Amino acid sequence: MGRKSIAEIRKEEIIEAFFKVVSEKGFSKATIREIAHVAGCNHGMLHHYFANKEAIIEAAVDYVMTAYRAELLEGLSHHESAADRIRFLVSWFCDLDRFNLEFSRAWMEFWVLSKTETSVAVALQECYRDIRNIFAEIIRDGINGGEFRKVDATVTANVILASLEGSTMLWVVDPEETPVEATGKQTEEMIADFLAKREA
Amino acid sequence: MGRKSIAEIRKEEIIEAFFKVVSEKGFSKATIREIAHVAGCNHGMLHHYFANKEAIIEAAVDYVMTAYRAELLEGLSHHESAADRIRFLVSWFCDLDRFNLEFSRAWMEFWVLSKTETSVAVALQECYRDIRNIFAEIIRDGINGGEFRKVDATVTANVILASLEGSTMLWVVDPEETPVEATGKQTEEMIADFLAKREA
Amino acid sequence: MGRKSIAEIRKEEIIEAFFKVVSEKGFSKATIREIAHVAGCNHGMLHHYFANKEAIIEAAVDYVMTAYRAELLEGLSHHESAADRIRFLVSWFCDLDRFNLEFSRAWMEFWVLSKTETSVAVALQECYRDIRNIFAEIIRDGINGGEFRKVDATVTANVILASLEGSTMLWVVDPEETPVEATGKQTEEMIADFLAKREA
Amino acid sequence: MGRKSIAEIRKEEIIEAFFKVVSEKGFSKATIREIAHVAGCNHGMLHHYFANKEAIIEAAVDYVMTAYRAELLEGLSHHESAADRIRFLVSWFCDLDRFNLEFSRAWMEFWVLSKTETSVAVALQECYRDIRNIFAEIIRDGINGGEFRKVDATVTANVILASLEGSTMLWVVDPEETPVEATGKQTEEMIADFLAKREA
DNA sequence: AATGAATGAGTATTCATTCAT
DNA sequence: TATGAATGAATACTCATTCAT
Repeated sequence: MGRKSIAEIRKEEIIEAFFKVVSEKGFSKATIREIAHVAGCNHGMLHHYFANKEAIIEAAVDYVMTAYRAELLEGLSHHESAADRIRFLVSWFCDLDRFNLEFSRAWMEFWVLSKTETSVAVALQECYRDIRNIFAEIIRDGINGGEFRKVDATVTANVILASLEGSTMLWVVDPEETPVEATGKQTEEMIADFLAKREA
Repeated sequence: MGRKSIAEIRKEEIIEAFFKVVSEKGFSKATIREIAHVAGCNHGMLHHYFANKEAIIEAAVDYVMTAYRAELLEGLSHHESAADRIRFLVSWFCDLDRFNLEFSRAWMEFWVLSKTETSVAVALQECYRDIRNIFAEIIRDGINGGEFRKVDATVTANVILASLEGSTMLWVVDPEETPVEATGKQTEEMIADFLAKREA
Repeated sequence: MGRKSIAEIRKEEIIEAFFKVVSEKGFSKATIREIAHVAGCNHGMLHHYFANKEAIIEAAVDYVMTAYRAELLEGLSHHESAADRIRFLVSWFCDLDRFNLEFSRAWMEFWVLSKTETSVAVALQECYRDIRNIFAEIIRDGINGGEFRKVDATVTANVILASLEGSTMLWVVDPEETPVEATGKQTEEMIADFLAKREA
Repeated sequence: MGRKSIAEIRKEEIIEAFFKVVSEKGFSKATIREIAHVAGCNHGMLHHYFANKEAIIEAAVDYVMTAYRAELLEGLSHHESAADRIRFLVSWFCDLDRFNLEFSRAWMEFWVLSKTETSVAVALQECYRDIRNIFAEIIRDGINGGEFRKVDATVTANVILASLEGSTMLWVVDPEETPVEATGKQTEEMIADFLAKREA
């Protein structure tokens, strides 16, 4: 049975509340009482389910990163060729709807949080390494399959990831000014160009 | 220009102390007392020069962004052709030494701070618009001068800025894992490729 | 006598757990949850058997003092002459093994507790009066039987009790520094001397 | 100049307030806010002068023990012969006025506190060792001077200390029931008897 | 009988800010 | 100017107690 216990439900509610507060008001405003309020429960409850604030942070970061990675892999599974997969990746990162705004805001908070919370730093680094590896593997596949020219897979993966994360971040800072669709398209084009085989 | 008043000197010292504390320990640790301590003065003094903490933040953000922009423009003034200028921009952003690590850390704190402090948000947006415009102007020059192919200058400026800011950020999050020099070179190459005129 | 009910058994388990926690970690650490954990039951159960924490304290203090008194009387029953009985008392108090360390620690906690919990204060006073009376009776017997010289029985009982309780306490505070066996022997000697008939 | 700074005055006030609260209501009631209230200042002030509660405890324990020792030594300086000095010690310990009741209550709290606060444990042990040594020295002087019979000075010091501390403690627990003057006199007599030279 | 979810009062500590000297 | 004493709001965390299941 997939029935969740009350404890599991509550924990998820709390994590989601934490995530919501962080993305809407920033981590500095994410007090235990505010999280509890948003989760619709008493602040004492939070300490019933999580030993301390750090534990909530860890659980939330874990929750988000797992979801992030899972969604990415799920999307990739629908694409075959290396070029298709790269194109999907770019469009996925650049598909910046309201949900992603919330998500990205919280993500940025985690960057900063990683300076003081080692567990966040570790999770973030692992997550990026993971994504980098996924990117690099696709690039290697593309090179081996003759779709891409011979580039350094790891470095190129990093360059692509940087472009995408940078796009997201600029958009978060100033959604109005950033022509998100055009930027996405052009980033896709730039990356495709860079990877494409060139005439001798 | 006249001599700086003592008050101005003190203000600058305080701003620099603020910046130092933020970059080293994060904004959450940047208490009035800590800033005063680093600035070598009494915490009561801070309120003599700045009405409240928010005023310090505003001044510091303003100070940093002005310096950032000035340094960028100064560097650009030594380069003539559009291609050279773009190349300089990329190398300038990717010249990630110890100073830049500190700088970038503080910069990331400002991103996050912009969620709660409107003044920071405004300053950050203005700063990015400014840089985007500088980039776009160079691109337009390059197009007009026949160095670059005809791309949308604004969008491309954004794409380039995103690549560069993304690189910096990934490096800050995990300096060890990010092959910073290789990434810089390849980013430069990718952007140059993208802007270069193509054979018909 | 009939069998003990389950409720009585549970109550005793809880009391013993309370006593154990107090002697090992101190009263300040004796939370309801900790007591329940040591007693091997749910903390909600404690409130099923005891109305509140105060009730547990009262019951525990009562339990301990009853046991203390019973053991003392049992030991005394094996001795006949007043001098023997006094000697037994001293050795009993000074037989400071590991169990007594635990016991004495908890006892000291009760002293302190008696300041805030009237019931503990009353129990402690009753207990000491009881012991004082036992001592005084023996002394009176000794005087009447010609074993001891004519001293004020009540005052002397108090002096002896003070010596013994003081010894215990010093030993609890600094077990390493207190030469417990020698101290016990010498205390015994001092008291015996004091009570002994003197040559005219 | 013996002028005390405001900081020193405040610190002393706080320590005295702490001591007062502990002796009147027990350590468990000695909250930062209560101490501040008794000291007549804001609770934030306490953290201005003492880093944390532990620091207050340490300072208070140190303060009390230093005063205790100083008063003891001062009193001893007015007495010459070993027998006189011992007599003074006993009378000093047994001079149980209102001040001593407060003092002794707090002292008992420290015993219990020493289980959880290492610094208190250390201070208490050092204090007792100190007093024991003072006692032992007097006894040794008495033996050498031919006033006392040859006893083990250390052990006897411990026995005497135990008698005195035990008397105090019983009096604290039940001031009404303990005939304090008579007990003191008899304790003095018992100890004098024990130390006195005996006829061969 | 037994569990653990839920509540709310209480505790140490931090920190921006004010103000007397 | 400059110092640091003083204030009070805010914050994470603890714990006895209640109550639904």
